Amino acid sequence: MTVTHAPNIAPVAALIGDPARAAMLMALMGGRALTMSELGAVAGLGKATASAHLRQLLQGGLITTRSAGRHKYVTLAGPRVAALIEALMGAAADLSPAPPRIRTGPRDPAMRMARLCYDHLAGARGVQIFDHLTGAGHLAHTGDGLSLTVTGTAFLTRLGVALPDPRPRHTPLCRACLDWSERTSHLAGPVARALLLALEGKRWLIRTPGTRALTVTPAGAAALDRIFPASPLRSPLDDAARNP
Amino acid sequence: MTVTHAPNIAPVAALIGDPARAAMLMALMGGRALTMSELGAVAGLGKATASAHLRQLLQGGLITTRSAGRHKYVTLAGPRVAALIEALMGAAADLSPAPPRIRTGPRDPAMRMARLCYDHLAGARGVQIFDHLTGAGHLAHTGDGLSLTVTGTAFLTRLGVALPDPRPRHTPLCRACLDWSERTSHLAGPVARALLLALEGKRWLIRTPGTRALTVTPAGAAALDRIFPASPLRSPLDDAARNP
DNA sequence: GTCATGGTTCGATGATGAACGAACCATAGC
DNA sequence: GCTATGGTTCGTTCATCATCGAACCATGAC
Repeated sequence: MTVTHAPNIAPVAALIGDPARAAMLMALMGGRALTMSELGAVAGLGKATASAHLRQLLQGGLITTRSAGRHKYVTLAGPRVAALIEALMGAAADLSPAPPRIRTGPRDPAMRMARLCYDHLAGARGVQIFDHLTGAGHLAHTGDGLSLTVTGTAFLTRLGVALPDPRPRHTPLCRACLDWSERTSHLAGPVARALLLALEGKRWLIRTPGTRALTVTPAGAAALDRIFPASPLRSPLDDAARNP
Repeated sequence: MTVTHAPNIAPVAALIGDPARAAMLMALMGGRALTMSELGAVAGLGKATASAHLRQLLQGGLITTRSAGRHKYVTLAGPRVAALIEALMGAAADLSPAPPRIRTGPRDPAMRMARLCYDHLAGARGVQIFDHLTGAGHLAHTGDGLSLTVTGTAFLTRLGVALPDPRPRHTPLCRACLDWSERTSHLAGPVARALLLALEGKRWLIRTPGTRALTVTPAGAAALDRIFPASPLRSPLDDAARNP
């Protein structure tokens, strides 16, 4: 019996399956556009090889490129690709047996706390925000994804977030992105991007050039805990689990 | 600069990147355990080759095997692997340009309507249920994933769902799984599995041997629409988008 | 104009790994 | 005991593809 028609996952997976290409994609998860030579450097390749890899990623639709002068800037093709990479990171973290047990310096906790996921906030802080928004009814599941409710729109506007134009779009304004370190969803999409920009503008989060990790300033930590407190709604099953 | 420590996604992706292995994994998405020869057949391989591929998948942690007599039964390693495959299907459906445009017979719509995703319900009906549960406050985001609320527990129990023991577990009872055809979340995890069994028990959904597609009986369609109506909560942004 | 630099293209080389046939092992049925 | 069948292991063959050096093109600086 032939298998019923379904998307061809093998080519995409194979594209990510090469260590060099995977390293490049991971580097692009920082959200910044990188030049071809920079990407070749992170993968430890010569120019020729890097160019070949990037051409494949481009043909596969995983990245986009923009030429500026004699430089060529590369970015991930979009949030959906970023979500896929995060999903893979989650699976890989589960499956690979021992290696992640090595202590990896003080930067790793920072990554778990707050980091860039392409163009939005991920990590414990990202999840905290997502949980608060849903718990407070600012975010609702609708037919085609997530959207802000009236109160959510007001809430974020009051916070100083420059919300994108809600006019009809092909891509939803809000999406859920699976957080690989926290194993839950955080907010993604244009709204999440705007939110991140606002938080950076207030100097609550600071981007560091070298890493995807974001540093949470003391003022930021206090503000986030005040503005996005843990949702009062807690599952009774969880409580039952604590005192059985 | 060396990349900050992060999970190694390349090996996992490479494992799925081979067409033969991808075909096997897709076949396993039906949730049933398949024998080695069956898997070899769906991929069109000889015994020797199939065996080699399965050994790799096993070492990679993507599948589990159980020996019964002279047969060896293969299943996906768990829900998290299934979620990864679904994520890949979603991305692949986006990226591959033309191919999915071919009309693919009457079974494809059925797949989009209701299908198995490893051990739970996916497709439009799965999303419908998920949306209703969240909209009605039966499902809440908590620190570590999703959980049933008090009303949710009562709701499902009243429906005849044999809910699993809520005692502390390493894996959450509810998870969100990204639906590749609907592009939104549907419910996954032990609770979703129990729910599917209940719906099958009522003969609202019927499993067909050859496919992952589930047939929704007329009685089932009526019952599902009555019990899991579309959430009354609809995003104001969506409304604004309709009459700008 | 010249020069340096970012990027692409072209072959050639080399290694990885997918595929198969054949021999082998183990279980089930007789 | 014998035989059929499901799976594994072993060598071999063959393609694919990552990698590199070198030549080449284009842009920017001078």
